[in-house]
Amino acid sequence: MQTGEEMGDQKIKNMEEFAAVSGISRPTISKYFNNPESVRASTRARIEDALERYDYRPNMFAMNQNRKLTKNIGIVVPYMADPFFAELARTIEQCCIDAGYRPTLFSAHGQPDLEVEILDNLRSMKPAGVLLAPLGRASDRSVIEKFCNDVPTVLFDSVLQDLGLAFVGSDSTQFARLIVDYLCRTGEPPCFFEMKTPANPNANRRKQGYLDAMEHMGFAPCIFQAEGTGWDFEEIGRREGARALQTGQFATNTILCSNDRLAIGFLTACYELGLRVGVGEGCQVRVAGQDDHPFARYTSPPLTTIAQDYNAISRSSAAYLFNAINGAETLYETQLFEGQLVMRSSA
Amino acid sequence: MQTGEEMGDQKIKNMEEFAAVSGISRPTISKYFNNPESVRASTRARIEDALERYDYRPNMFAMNQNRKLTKNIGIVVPYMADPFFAELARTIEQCCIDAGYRPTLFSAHGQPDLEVEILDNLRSMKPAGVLLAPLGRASDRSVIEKFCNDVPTVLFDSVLQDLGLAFVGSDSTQFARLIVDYLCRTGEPPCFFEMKTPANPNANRRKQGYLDAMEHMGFAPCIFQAEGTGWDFEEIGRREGARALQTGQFATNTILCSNDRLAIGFLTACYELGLRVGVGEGCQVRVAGQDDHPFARYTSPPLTTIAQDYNAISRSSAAYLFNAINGAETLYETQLFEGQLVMRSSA
DNA sequence: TCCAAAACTTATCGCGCGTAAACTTTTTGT
DNA sequence: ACAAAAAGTTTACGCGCGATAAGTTTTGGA
Repeated sequence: MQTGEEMGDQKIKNMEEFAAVSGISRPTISKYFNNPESVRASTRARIEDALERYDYRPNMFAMNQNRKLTKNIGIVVPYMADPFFAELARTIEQCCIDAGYRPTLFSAHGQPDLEVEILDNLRSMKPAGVLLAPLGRASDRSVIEKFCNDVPTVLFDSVLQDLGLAFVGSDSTQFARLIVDYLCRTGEPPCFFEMKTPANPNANRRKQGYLDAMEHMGFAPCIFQAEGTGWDFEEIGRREGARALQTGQFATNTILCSNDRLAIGFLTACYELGLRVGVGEGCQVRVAGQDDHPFARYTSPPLTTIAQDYNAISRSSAAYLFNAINGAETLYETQLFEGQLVMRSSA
Repeated sequence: MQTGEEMGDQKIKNMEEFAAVSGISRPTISKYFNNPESVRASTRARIEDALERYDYRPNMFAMNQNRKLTKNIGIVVPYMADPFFAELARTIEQCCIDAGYRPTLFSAHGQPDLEVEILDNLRSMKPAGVLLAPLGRASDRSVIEKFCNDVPTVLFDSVLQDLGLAFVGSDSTQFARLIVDYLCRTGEPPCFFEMKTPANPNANRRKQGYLDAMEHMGFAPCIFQAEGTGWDFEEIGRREGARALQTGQFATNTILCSNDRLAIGFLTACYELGLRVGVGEGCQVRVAGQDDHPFARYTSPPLTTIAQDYNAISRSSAAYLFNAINGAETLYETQLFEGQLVMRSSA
């Protein structure tokens, strides 16, 4: 006898039928699926009992059609092929599930028009809320602004000033101060390696943090700006890093990269030019990054960097959105988490 | 005058109203949205004209409720934080959009129970089809089998024998032959570094390919199996790589890793043990991987590997699914693409 | 024990669109 | 120019569930 899980094996096609076999009225069943806590414990038990015997699931489309507010939540990241965002998305996704929501993942793949299209599609999903890490400078601000007016949206990672309910990210200024301070204390003061036209607005704050920290330490800053656009940061770091090294653009032996992905490319450039990176004897260059990218631990040498607080950012932005959804009237808020120095052997 | 895009600015709330303002009957409008090609060109023009003036979008939920077949397509990968899968997913996503479908992305994040839940949720989405890269050994075969019986599903990357409409992946045996042949011709024959209990069934074929190739070349094989489970391959490669190196498990100076992520960790182990990797003078170890992981280009030294044909796998699996959806009665088919040797400086 | 509040039931409507049938108009090919 | 084919129109129904109102039962506190 392999004809199914249990006795009651006739297919339940709708809530009406499920109400019949479970001995509860349809409106109560409906209430249960909307929020299991909203029905009496004994009723809940009876429903869940029937649920095990008959495995019925309400029709998603019919369910959301008339609901003013769905349980859908959109998670949008600018570039999923960056494990940093994949990891962030994973954590947020889990937060949503734990809170009883249905998250859906989107990636703009670095393309502004795709970001616009995603928001467009998201609209028709009637989401209860959206957690959005925008592309940054490339984003179409007016589109996002309109979207934020229609849908409760919390921005994370990359800020678009005054858009959305809140912004949750890292304290880029503190990041730069922390790593600059460390580098200065342990060797030559760092030069700064960044993109000339960075995708992410955090980059500007990181540069400013670098400048401030250097001034505070009493050193002259030295910045090299890499040419190139797009999201292929490693390649830009490698190509432009090589160019900078070959043309002697760095005043000291220490290079602080604006982010880990640039640093990863920069390390490749160093290798290809035969420069030994690290702090041990025989090493010619020190390299540091920012973010604690998932792969930073596995470069050669492992990359010294400032760790973003993935968990805090994920949880905080999700929590903020849930609060707003549940009616908490809150003012626009910016929440920045501090980074932590991760000392490895590259600097 | 900043009150909107055009004259006709009253909000269109449903297809009825849009039919009115566009001067076309509702059933025809419905047909148009189902498939724009299905209406006369002149009618299409009138609809699209009205579409620009009034920006109406049909209600997604009402739309899919009664449709026998939606335009939804599910894309499921085992581990999104692996850029390899992120890249694969991105390409497939684009294929779906280009073909007029609505793809939705899911990641099992390495967790079998999540994979089951995803398939469960996917069901209620009434997808026209699903492109599934299963977890592999950790997958619940019976669950996936049931799912495949209900929903047109094409498996990719990781095969579950005879499940789904088709399997599209890489020719793991050819991969191993290619790289073993190269390594033998250019230096000492390779030892094989793999996981004892690999997540991905391709791993077994890669090992077999290694054994066959070694026998064919007339060399004695040497295999080290790393302990550890899960999807944190880099860490396993680093930890177990170090253990293997320290206890002298390798008969030659050349190590072929079962995949690039293991190799990336292995390179870190080599660095931490002070072993120089590469082919130049002074190098003590050669290391090679398989997959051409997006980061393989940026390790130090850059990793010699066998490149998977991302584009071919994506396009082919998507194309196969579309064919099946459109009614082509096809037999189960396995399509394997060959890899290409990517020579970099690690071996 | 009794009564009000809370929870459930019954009945009914509507959401926005897919779909089908029967009829009318436009487009083809010769 | 004419008939057949193709496309569009009218009308009508149903999908599965959310939501509400009015009536009935259960619960819990004094």
